[in-house]
Amino acid sequence: MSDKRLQLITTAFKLFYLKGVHAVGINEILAESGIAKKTLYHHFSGKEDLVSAVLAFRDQRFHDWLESRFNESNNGADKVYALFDALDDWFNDRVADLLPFHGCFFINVSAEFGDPENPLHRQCSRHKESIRSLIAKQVDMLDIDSSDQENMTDALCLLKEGAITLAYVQGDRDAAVKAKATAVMLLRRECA
Amino acid sequence: MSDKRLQLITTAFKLFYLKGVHAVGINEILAESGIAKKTLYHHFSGKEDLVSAVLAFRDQRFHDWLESRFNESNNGADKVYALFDALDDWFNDRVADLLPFHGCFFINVSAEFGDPENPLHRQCSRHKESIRSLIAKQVDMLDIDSSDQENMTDALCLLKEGAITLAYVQGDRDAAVKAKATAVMLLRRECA
DNA sequence: TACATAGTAGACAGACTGGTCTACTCGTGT
DNA sequence: ACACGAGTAGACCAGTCTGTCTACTATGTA
Repeated sequence: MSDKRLQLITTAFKLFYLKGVHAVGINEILAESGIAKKTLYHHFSGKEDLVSAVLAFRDQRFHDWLESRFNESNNGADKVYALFDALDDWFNDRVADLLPFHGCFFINVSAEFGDPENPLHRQCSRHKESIRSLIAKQVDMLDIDSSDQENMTDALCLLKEGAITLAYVQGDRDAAVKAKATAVMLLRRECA
Repeated sequence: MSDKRLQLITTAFKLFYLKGVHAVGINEILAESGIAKKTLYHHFSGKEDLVSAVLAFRDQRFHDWLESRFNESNNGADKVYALFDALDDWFNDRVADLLPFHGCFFINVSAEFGDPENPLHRQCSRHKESIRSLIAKQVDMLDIDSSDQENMTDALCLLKEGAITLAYVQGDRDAAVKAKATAVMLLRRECA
């Protein structure tokens, strides 16, 4: 990947994440990155193409980060708790790679491109699906009925999304702790 | 409230909810409603003022709807299930008052006005707080330890927000059913 | 040497933005 | 009889938006 291309993506992400896609113009990204307009249109066919590249970039970053957090954790229920501990670090700005917490970029972009058929909206949906798969892998390793595994994954995803929303809209930095407490109750029930 | 003023608010809401605030210009709202620009600026000091009025309008509509759903339901655990049954109706477009489901308007607006200090963002936060209070009232009536009531309210709010996000970003129309299943497990635990 | 590639700087086009303004109409209350 | 508030229609302003274009530079490779 070209140096300039990457620089455009990271700068665009920073601004989009902070202010929203529609609120940030091409020119602002160019001014901030110090890159010429022609170069941008050399690498991307238009703004939408750039947004798509930014989504792909963030998708990878986020996925890699969460996967590494799972890999670092002990087997068993700790794999599940690792999810909420990771979220807690994210919400409280202890993860440099993800930039200061400003909600979930994919939820935010979905809100701006509301039509479910919109390619950008669909890209956000695929990201959520890929994170769900990652969580499902951890649940598969738990000692619970395989018929309950699907339900457990659903519950964890619901708690995760709920925590992100509470943390962002209401500014509740303890949202991950609360979600973890609920997950603990669910797991105790399953393993009892 | 003036006739024209209300008409502007409902038209603006319809467009904002469908396409996002930034994606809809003043002129589009005027064309759609057939109202003159001067009239808009007679009733509102600017676009932001209109957005604020639209938020207040939706806040009331949503609150009243949910409250009536709670009032219609039986006492006890049914009060809690009523929340998820209501969400299920909303997600599947069985609530004419709320317009076809397009996510939570307040989450969407928060995403567009990301700065937590922004007055519109704060207004969204207050809406979530008011809905939480409504839910807390139902939880207070449950037969569980008062020390656990706070936690139960937190859990229900997490599941609610998670369901809305899943339903919107991923288009999962069964999100409310999944959230309800999780809530059932939590309640059984508490009342066991 | 010759040429393609990736880059800079920035003028420019055309459409659209929120918002102001003038000139006018109509109905109501005093 | 008349003033006033609410409304219409739409021209207009200054600024911003995405995207195109010209003219030029540096670099690496055949």
